[in-house]
Amino acid sequence: MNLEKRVEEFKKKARALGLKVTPQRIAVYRAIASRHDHPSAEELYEELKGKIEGISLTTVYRTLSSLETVGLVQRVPTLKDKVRYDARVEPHSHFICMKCGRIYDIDVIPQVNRKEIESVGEPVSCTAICHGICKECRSEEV
Amino acid sequence: MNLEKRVEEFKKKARALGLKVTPQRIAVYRAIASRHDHPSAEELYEELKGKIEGISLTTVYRTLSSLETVGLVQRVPTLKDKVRYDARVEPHSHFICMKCGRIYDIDVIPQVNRKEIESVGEPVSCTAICHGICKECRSEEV
DNA sequence: GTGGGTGCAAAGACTTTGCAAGACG
DNA sequence: CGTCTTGCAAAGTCTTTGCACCCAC
Repeated sequence: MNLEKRVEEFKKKARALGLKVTPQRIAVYRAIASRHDHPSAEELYEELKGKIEGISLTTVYRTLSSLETVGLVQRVPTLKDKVRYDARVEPHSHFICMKCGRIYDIDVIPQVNRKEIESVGEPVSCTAICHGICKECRSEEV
Repeated sequence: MNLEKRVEEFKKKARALGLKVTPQRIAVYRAIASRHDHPSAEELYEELKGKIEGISLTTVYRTLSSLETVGLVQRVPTLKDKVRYDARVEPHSHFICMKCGRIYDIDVIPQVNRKEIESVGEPVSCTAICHGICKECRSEEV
């Protein structure tokens, strides 16, 4: 789906969920939805501060937190101590490059042995994380 | 394998890898290896500070970092901004309880569509994260 | 209009670092 | 004994919060 359509849908859903649709929230959502690299709050702020007047790092943090609460964005599981976000909220998985740290989406839902999980609890969703070397880094290694 | 055997093996490996085997490092490793809840540095420190004289939070952080570098412990992927560690370094997956936040080990390696991953890069390892409600929380819900 | 949203600055949580003293090999 | 490790305190990084002002509904 193209970006502007997703932004329009975002406005509708946000309003329906009781969130006010402010220019800052639109900007944050558009920024995160247009990227596939799962940016942190800081990175989104860096991208926006030139383009959008009246945006602060605090607002980016608060917007991400609000959107996460209502399920319009998701956190990405990582090993690092910085929180990263993803505007794709439907099930999918991630590939983390061990060299450059970039995180890629992969359209995969892991198949796991149900019995093993149920010995621990009742699963709601499963996602995979693959570590490896991405194509870009591989080609630089020549 | 029982705990003391793992600790002995740890000493051997650590020495072989060029790390000095200090009482603090042994204590940190024993603590993390004896638990299955993937503690953070702070939690390990809380456990140790009563029992071990001469242990500081700084040392716990530095120990975890050193052990991670040589592959004797691993970070656990999480959505939160606190780093958690695991003394199980062979491939396995995790179950995160959406209610209490506890993280459980599950002996599963996800089966994923290889083709989909290879469009992004060359995978080295894959792990799954399942979110759900653990048995303990489920039984409290009555 | 009003309740939620925003910016700023300050505080809070988690982690790393500099330095002098100490201990493993 | 030399080098790596430790503890303390201070600094650094990432994130949240208090408060006064503002704007979407």
